[in-house]
Amino acid sequence: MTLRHAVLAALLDDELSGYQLTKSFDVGVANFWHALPQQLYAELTRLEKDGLVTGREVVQDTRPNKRLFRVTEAGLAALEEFVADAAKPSFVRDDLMVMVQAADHVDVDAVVARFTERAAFAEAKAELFRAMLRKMRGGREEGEFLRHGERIGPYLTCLRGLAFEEGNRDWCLRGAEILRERKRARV
Amino acid sequence: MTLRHAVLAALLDDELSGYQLTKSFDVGVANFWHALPQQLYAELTRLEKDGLVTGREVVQDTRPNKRLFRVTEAGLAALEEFVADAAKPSFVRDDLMVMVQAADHVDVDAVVARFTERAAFAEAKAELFRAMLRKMRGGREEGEFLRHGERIGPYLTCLRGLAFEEGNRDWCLRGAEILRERKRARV
DNA sequence: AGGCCCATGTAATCTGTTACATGATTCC
DNA sequence: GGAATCATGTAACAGATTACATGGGCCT
Repeated sequence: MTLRHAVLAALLDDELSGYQLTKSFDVGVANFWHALPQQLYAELTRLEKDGLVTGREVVQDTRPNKRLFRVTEAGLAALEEFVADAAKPSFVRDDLMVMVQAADHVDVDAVVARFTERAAFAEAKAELFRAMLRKMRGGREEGEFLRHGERIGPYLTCLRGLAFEEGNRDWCLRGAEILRERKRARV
Repeated sequence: MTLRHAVLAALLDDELSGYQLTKSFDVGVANFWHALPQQLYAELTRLEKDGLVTGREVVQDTRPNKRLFRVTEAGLAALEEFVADAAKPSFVRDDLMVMVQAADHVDVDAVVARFTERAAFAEAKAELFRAMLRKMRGGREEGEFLRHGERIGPYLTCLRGLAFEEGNRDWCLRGAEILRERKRARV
């Protein structure tokens, strides 16, 4: 039941369409939750039925019509209830972890290749987060923004995303280097 | 289809029973994949049916009998195929991220409480990882172990787990501090 | 002419979670 | 005496992924 709350949280700042939501919940961009378009459209329908969001039709001539959603009072109350209970323990689902766990029993070059791909992906996502953070800060210094910025929730989640991806990148580069060195030593 | 490979990877070093697997895939301990007992028992049945693992019955008098599983040649081949393809992008599922995203619109004290809980949990898990790493290293220095240790896959995944939890802890402590300070400033 | 973007879904399947069940032994 | 550990599952439900569907406008 977290997708509901993730959608509500995403709609706090702006009215968004289902399509716009699919963009920010996309794997390559998502900074606080990931979901597929089908999930989001279905969840919006449910949220509206339950009165936690309201949608309004926006007629467009050059583009297909769209529905913009915003959070209702009941929606805000649902978020309030959500933060009142302890968060479930987080966990990472990552194929790469499984591959690395098996690293000594499978083709080393393959694992190095996976490390290298992931390092690049992580750095790309990190750069994206850095840009998002710059944009949210505007001209301000980070300390200043954290103290007095009007909206820091998204900034904090973005900081965590950045640290996570930088951690990923460093781990991948180090892992690849270690495996390569061991291979050289063994030959 | 990653649970299969996670189970195979877990069985690379030792023969394990389903019950032992449930211990290492438990939320509080899992360092490279998480799964519930029911999933594991079901997966073991499927893996055995597909010939990727073999089980042997061990009769115990003081404890219920158990079945110990090990990876077959076909199982190893399945892992080899697995690492040959690009890993799916990783993502984190974390309720706390959703809560923090909404931080400016909900009760601040609740979010601070969630941060504090998580910081403690993260530090506990980090300490657990540190102990696992020490145990794997034996007496050796880390650099030495990484160069010449016989089995470094689990060490590398554990390093990632440690860095992740330390990152979590730091982020939570910082986030809690920021929210507290902002509250003080506003009053 | 072909492909991507906008915009919204349905249907089938796969994966994960919650609830329940059993029963002896060991620890406090 | 009660809780935790060992040891293995079944059944029902919730959540996520894959595949498919539609159709005009814009860009190259």
